[in-house]
Amino acid sequence: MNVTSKQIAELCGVTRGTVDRALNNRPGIRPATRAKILKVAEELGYRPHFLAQSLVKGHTKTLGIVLFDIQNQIFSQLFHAFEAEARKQGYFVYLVLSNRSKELELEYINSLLDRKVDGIALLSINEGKKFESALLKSRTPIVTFGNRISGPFPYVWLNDKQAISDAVDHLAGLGYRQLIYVSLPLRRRGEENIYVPEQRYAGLLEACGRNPDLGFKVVMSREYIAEISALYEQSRGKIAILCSSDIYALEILKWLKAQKIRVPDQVGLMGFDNIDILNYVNPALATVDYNVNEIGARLADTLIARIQGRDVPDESFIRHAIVPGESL
Amino acid sequence: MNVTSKQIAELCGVTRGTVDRALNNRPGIRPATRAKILKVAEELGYRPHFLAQSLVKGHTKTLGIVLFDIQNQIFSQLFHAFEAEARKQGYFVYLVLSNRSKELELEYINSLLDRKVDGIALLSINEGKKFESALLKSRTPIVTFGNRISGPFPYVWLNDKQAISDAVDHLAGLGYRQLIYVSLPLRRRGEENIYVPEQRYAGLLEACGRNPDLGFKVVMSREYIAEISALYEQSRGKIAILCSSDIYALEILKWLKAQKIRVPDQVGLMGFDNIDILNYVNPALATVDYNVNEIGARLADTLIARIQGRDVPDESFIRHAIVPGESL
DNA sequence: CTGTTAGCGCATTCAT
DNA sequence: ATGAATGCGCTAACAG
Repeated sequence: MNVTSKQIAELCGVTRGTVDRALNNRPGIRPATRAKILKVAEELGYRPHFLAQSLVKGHTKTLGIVLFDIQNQIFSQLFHAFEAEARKQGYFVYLVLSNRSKELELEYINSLLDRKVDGIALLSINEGKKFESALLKSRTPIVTFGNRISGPFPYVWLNDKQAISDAVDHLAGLGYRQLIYVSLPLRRRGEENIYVPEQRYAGLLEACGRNPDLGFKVVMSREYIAEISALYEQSRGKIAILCSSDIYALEILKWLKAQKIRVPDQVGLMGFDNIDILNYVNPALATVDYNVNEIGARLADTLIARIQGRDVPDESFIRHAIVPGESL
Repeated sequence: MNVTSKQIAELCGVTRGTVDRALNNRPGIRPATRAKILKVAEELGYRPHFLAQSLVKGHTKTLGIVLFDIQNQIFSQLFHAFEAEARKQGYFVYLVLSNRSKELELEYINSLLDRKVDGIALLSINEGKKFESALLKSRTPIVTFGNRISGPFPYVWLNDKQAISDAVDHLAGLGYRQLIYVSLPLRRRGEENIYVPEQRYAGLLEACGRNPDLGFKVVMSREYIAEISALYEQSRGKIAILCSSDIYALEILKWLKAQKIRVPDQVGLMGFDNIDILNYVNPALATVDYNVNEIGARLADTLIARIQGRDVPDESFIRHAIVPGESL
């Protein structure tokens, strides 16, 4: 086993109380004895026992963050930023990945709670009253992002509704009169937390209401390529395809290329997220950009503020911007 | 605070010893009392205090894994697989990212050690005797992957040397007579652990020795595009560019397209890793594939085996295979 | 079968 | 300025 404070005490001929005073430089100790103890501790490579220390102190200086996916570059980047900010403020981070499984997510949240993290940043698949009250019961500070839950949990993200709305306005301004909106299926409403796609959909409806000249169709099935294909066949005039994620846009672009349909000559294409991969794609994809690093950092900062009992805003939106690209 | 075993004891009119027997179903307890205690514990939503439990048991059922990057899809996938296997075997996982910083890596390893993880999977930037002896001193089981360190630490990865060697043979077999090999700079040798690129380079040399008809140049500078451009200008005959990572190949492909140099008509291009992004790239990139999920799973399995005191092989190589693609 | 006791390593209050 | 004692929550060995 490792060297303990008790051993140091014996070696120095004092008691553990005195050793503790030296190690945590608290008052009530002669400089000479402190120096001696510190020296011995240094030589022995003493490190306080984290578990014992946390047990008595009641906190772990550790944050948990639950994501459902890290393959998506947006999330890995967000995690990076979150972690960097947390570390800057002296916190260690536990990352867990739910893989979009409600059961797994619950299991992981419990694991984090068991490990007595001081706070949790949560992108949840779960939702609903019982879920929220379970979170509340833990008495652990929680900040949400992405999917919102309706409890008194602070929220840090971008304004999705406004962002899609802006994208539609951009398309309309470019002269497009027909729009296909491609999104994650919303049919799991009630089964799974789909706050983000709902917000984006709401933004679409709002903007299309403002632009009556712009006809629109919505594609939300898993076979969206086939649906788009059908819509494209029966369409007259130039259409724009707006995707709620760059990932969809890339798949569609691949299909368009295979069909020898030219972008943007024959079809306009726009994504969302501005992920790094876009650097390797021709033509440059129009998309919606936002500073995901800022989201990550602010998320950590907000969570730590809550842990320390400071007041934080209920919601905090990061700015977004349209990236014109060459695909429109 | 949360409900403790002491409270359950009082509520049931027994002592903590008895409660412990019921909770951990140990022998020496009447079925009736056990049932009662279990019922009360259930009702109160009792969860054992992880820190206290670990403190006395001496283990945490937790693994640590240190990576330098998770943006790279290879690593995020590896992490996924590692985590899944660990969870299957009852272990929780702490992930830390060193960002290729030796200091950060050391700090994180110490954080993991402080938190008393039962074992660590390590992709290290650090190397050398003092580093290894520090790891050894911790007495915590460690398994390495990717960058190897020379101590008695088991290694799970693919055979990089053989893989590049096979790739070169493939190129030679296709009739190429000129090769440019693009790799991470090796000049940091001695400063940083660069085991993987060194192995791949060794494979290149070996295979080129076997194929004397194949002339080759090596590009390792950060401005590899400029260098390749120069080499391309002064070349006669068709050249193949072999990259030690798909990432480089994608950058080069982007540049080739911009220069209107046709692939594979004018230049052959080959990557390494077979990352998912390749699905979105034309022409389909030739590359070297290996099952990274298998590496992750075997890594976890090997680490857990070591923790449990079982014997594990010193090194364990995952199979690789050439993916022909359309870029050659 | 169940109660008692001790101890994991550390922090902290009260004596001295 | 230092020592002694108590407790965090749990496990385990020993009594009875």
